Amino acid sequence: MATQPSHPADIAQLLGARVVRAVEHVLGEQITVQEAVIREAAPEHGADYQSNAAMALAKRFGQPPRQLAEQLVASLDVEDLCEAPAIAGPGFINMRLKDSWISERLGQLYADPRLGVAPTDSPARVVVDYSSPNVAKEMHVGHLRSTIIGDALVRLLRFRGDEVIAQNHLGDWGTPFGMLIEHAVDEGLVQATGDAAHGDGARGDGPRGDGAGAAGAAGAGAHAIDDLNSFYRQANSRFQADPAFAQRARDRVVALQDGDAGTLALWQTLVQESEAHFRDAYARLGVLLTDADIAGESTYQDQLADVASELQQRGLAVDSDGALCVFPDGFTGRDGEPVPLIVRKSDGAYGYDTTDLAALRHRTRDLGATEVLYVVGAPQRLHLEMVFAVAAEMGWLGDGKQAFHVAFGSVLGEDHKMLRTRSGDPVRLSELLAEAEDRAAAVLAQRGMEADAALARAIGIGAVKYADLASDREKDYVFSWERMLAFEGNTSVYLQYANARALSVLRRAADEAGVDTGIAGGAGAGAPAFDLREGAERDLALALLRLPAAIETTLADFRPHKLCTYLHGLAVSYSGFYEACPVLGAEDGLRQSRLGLCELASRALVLGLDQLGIEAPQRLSPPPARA
RNA sequence: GCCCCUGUAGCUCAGCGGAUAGAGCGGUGGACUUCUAAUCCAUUGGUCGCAGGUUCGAUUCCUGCCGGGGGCGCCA
Repeated sequence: MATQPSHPADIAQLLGARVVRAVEHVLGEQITVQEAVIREAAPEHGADYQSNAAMALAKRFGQPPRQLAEQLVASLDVEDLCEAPAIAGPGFINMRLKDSWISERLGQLYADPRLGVAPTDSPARVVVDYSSPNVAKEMHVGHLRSTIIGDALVRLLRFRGDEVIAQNHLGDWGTPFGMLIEHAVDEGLVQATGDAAHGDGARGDGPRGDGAGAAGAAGAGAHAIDDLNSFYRQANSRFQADPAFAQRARDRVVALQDGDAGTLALWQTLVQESEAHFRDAYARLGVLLTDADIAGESTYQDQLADVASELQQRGLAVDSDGALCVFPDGFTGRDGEPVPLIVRKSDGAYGYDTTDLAALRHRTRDLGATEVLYVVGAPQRLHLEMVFAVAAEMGWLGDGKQAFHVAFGSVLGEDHKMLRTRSGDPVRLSELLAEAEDRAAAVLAQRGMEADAALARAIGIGAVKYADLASDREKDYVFSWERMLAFEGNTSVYLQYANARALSVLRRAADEAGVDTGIAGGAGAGAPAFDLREGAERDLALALLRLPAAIETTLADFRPHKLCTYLHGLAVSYSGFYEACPVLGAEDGLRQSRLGLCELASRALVLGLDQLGIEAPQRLSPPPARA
């Protein structure tokens, strides 16, 4: 079936296969491509790739490594790809790709809308659980990372060819809704329909992000509450201070969980109000999530009892202090005691442990997911591992179905503490994004660009997203406007600028030559003969050929910063090329080649940024005055 | 107490078991008659927390300690 591979394999794979063959020839031993240890070489060694296989194999076969390296080189068939391989140091095999080969590959990329990134030949059905804000709370920085990282992963997975089911696991159920509903009723924001029942009880209330005292959001239709922060706080302080109110709130929780129609209607109002708020935030962020992706905690309510009984039937769930618990193996807590997942609390209510189990069961059993990604903060690691462990015992995972916690660290202020406002509240997402746009607009104005809201948005939102994606997700990251909006360094603005410069060259070329330059958008247009006479041209070309590998390693462990690092390197290569290689003034053939490089660089940057959910504006500066 | 994450240049961060550990910022010195100088070039700056171990080779893997963050039964 692979007669005409429209998407050539990764270079390292290609070279690895050759080394494997050489090893087989010399040692009569079948090694894997991994064991060929192909690495990108540092430029000062005069090589593009190196194989470090000889040292390890020498050990295994009791031969001097250099001697083995020489034998391997002697039977290494890479003439079509590389110059003659060289041996260095203890036995590194250095390989430098032939310019002619690079040029040829570049031609293939040029004709390929995917720039060499092959779609997977075994698409998976992947559920991605991300964003997951809380109903009746305004979104804040705590939700930023999950939303941004999750969105990037969804884009990357879809581009790779997987079937992605986004799941926005809203925190739309639980104890706080009693007080929120009662407060809304008292404020006349919603119309009380039904009386609350009595009793007490609690429900899971569960977001993914940290739920620490955020903004409240409620209000009915036209009476939308504008400051939902204080709404939530008011409700909460009344709950603390006013026993009568607290009792009504508790009753309301029971009514809610019992499915009281009037209470549900009030709850529904709160949910809808919040969803409108989320929609705004997602639109502003340019995130793919839609209402269709919403599957909040409430959607699993009617499955919880069934989950509990299924766990009991398997003998996993046992009574402990009146609560129904599962104690998965290998999890011990404070006093060496096993840590439970609480399936049903002693008061009979279900919490988020059960909700998460139900959600996971639904995802693999009903949605048919083979992979479930949880883009959830690192503090929930233990919880999720326990959920996964129980799910595995129940057969909801395993046998080709797996879950993965895409954990991420916190957003810190420049004081290295959790990012907060002066008053100690979490920073509201809406304010943060507004500031991003304002600062971007200021920067643009400084550069003589006319005020353009769309452009400011592309720059500002892009900067926020890129800053979040560019460092290893597992670590906390320090939020700094100054750094993220800088024009130098590993920032989105730098990448956007590199692209804008490339497009500017292409635009001029098109202007000068009418339309027959064969570039600028040229899907399907014939590739030029790439001329790599300058080192900067070769560097750029090589960087372009490495895009598929960058995307692959990014998805291997779901770390978008790897794609960022690659893109930054690509932009640096382009800048070097731009500096060293005049395009428009070059003689004909060379000019075509360089225009082709500009086009490929732009396409690669745009494609990469698009996978990250970041826009790539056509221009970032006013057209230069022309003499 | 136990578990997880983390500690790389003054600051913010990359670094896939391999060759003199890399960027950006900052400092210093250069480059705009020429395709966007929001750029580029040069230079300064690191006992990769500490101590052991495995290995031909360790910033990378293992163990212990130290520092920072987080988690550990009816909140989510």
